[in-house]
Order: sequence, then structure tokens, then C-alpha cells
Amino acid sequence: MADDQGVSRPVNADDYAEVLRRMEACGYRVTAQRRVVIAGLMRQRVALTPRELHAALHQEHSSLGLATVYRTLENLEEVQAAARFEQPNHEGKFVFCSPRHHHHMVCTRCSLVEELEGCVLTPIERAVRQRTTFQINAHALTFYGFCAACRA
Amino acid sequence: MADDQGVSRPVNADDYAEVLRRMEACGYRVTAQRRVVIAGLMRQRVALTPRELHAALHQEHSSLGLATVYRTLENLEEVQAAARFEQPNHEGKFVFCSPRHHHHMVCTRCSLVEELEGCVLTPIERAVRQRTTFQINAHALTFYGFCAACRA
DNA sequence: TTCCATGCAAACCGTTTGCATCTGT
DNA sequence: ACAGATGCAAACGGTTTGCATGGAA
Repeated sequence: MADDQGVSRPVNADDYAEVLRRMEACGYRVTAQRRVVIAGLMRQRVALTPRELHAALHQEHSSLGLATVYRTLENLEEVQAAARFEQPNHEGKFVFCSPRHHHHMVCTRCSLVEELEGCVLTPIERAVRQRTTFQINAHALTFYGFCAACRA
Repeated sequence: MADDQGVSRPVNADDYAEVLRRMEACGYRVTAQRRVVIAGLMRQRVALTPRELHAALHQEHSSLGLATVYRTLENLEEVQAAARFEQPNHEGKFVFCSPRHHHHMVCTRCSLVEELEGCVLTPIERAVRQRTTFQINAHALTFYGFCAACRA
């Protein structure tokens, strides 16, 4: 049940190592707590609130503080290893992000998040650049809908 | 200065009427305060926090309450006449949205928002649908960068 | 040995809400 | 008239922060 394929997924060792590398590159120390939070987040298929993630990790790591979860998630966002989704009630939900550029599909019913590998926007962005006086530096693209399970 | 073209823009009468129509369609009454908030938001070229919008309107309408601004912005979001952008500090900024489907370009320096008319995503979404088991119901696409003025 | 990180709880602050009073329809 | 809207201020709740302690490099 802890490894129910429906809610948990294996941690990709390469991605995990890459996250630690980026954290160190930013001057952050690799602590036991950070490892726990990172691996915990990577195991999730659905976006979780900091409180939910903390609760999930609290069983195995009862001393882990909620503030540390918040602080680590903030660090992960900074190194682009996590993405935050805003819920209607203004609560934040986080998911792990692979090191490769991608976009997300979010299930509005169960919060399952699927990565859409590669950037479907590249050809479009070129066209957009010609239609505007903006200097485009970044973009955010997210699809919302129902995952396969929730369609039923 | 109140009509400095750099910060203010004229209110499009058709769009304004359309907003009122949608509000009524949702069962909302057309009150003096709502008219003030709607017109005030439409006049802005940049995204504003509820507090900023309230402050801007307070000169002419000193009795307008901040809570009313919040409530009206929420209504406008519901009828898709306003969009909320989340800032890094988790404060919300709002802009008026025209009735036509569009996407936004947001200046990360001055909060200027420009609408990108039409949906550049349509052809892409079709391709995406074939790559996923998700039932896509909506999408969010925003470009970030510097507006013409902030490029300098 | 030097900072940075952590845990705890208090502080913060944007947002929501209860309620008495207005007001659109 | 009556249901819904407003203003005010208090309450809420997610997030941040101060500080003493612990741990990575």
C-alpha cells in the first residue's frame, strides 16, 4: 500500500542526483531533512500541499518540521525542481519537476500531474515574438482536465 | 495625469456592457460599487493588487470598502472578466479580461499586461490530446518578459 | 570551527466572514 | 418588501520568521 502504484512512484536516481547537484550549486547544504523532502516529493504522482507532504513524511520522520518542508519546497522551486499550483482557495500544491523542460497536465479532480515532455510551444513562441513588442523571457503552459482514472 | 496614457486606458463600452450582462446572468445585481470596481479595473494597463485598486478608487469613492473590491474581483474572475496572477510573495494581482478568448503577456518588471488575441494553442492542443490519456478541459498560457518600456 | 539549517511557536498578512445596515429589482 | 450587497472589523489560515540549538563542510 505504501508502494501502491496508484499513488506512489519510484525515485529516479539520476533526477535525484541532479536536484542535489543544483541545490549545492546554489550554495545549499545537503541535509538529511532536505533529502527526505526531495525523495518524498519525487515519490508523489499528485500535487500535495506542504501540510500534506509533511503529514506523509511524518510517519517515518516524526521530527521533521513543517517549516522545513516549506523552506525546502521554496528551494526546489528556485532550482526548478518543483512547481507550485495555486488552488481556488489559494492554497499551494507542489509537484516534483524533472530537469528537462516540460509542461504539465493537471487533473482538476484528483491533482494527478503528468509531465508533457518537450516544449510544444517553441514554434508558436517564435510567431508570438513577431506580434509583440515584449521581450519574452519565459512562459507558463498548463493543461487542465481529468486524468484517465477520473474520466470514469 | 489621471488620464496619462502610460497608466490609464479608455473603457471600452461594449466590453463594459458585456461584463454587466454576464454578471446579471449569474444572478449578481448591478450596484454602484460594482460599476466603480469594474470600470476602475478596465482603466488599468497593469495588474493591481486588490489593495492597490482600492487605493486608486478611494480618491473618488471614499466609502468603497476593501472587502467589496475583493468580492467583486472574485465575481469578475468567475465570469472570466478578470484574471489573477500570483506574485512570488503570494499576493494576487488582477487585470481585466476582454470577453474574447486570449492569453496574456505579463511584464515581470512593471506588471503591464497585454492581451494576445486569439488562441495560438488550438493546433497544438489537438496534438497534445493524442499524446495523453487526459481529457483536457482547459489550458492556461502566459508569457513573461519585459514590455517595450522596461526593455530599455 | 564556522555558518547554514532545523524545529518550534509566534508573528505576519492577504483574504474571508459575521453582522447590522443599505439598496437593487 | 425581500433577497442580495456593502462596510467595518474581527477572524481565518497559509506562509514566514526569530531564536536557540544542531549539523554539514
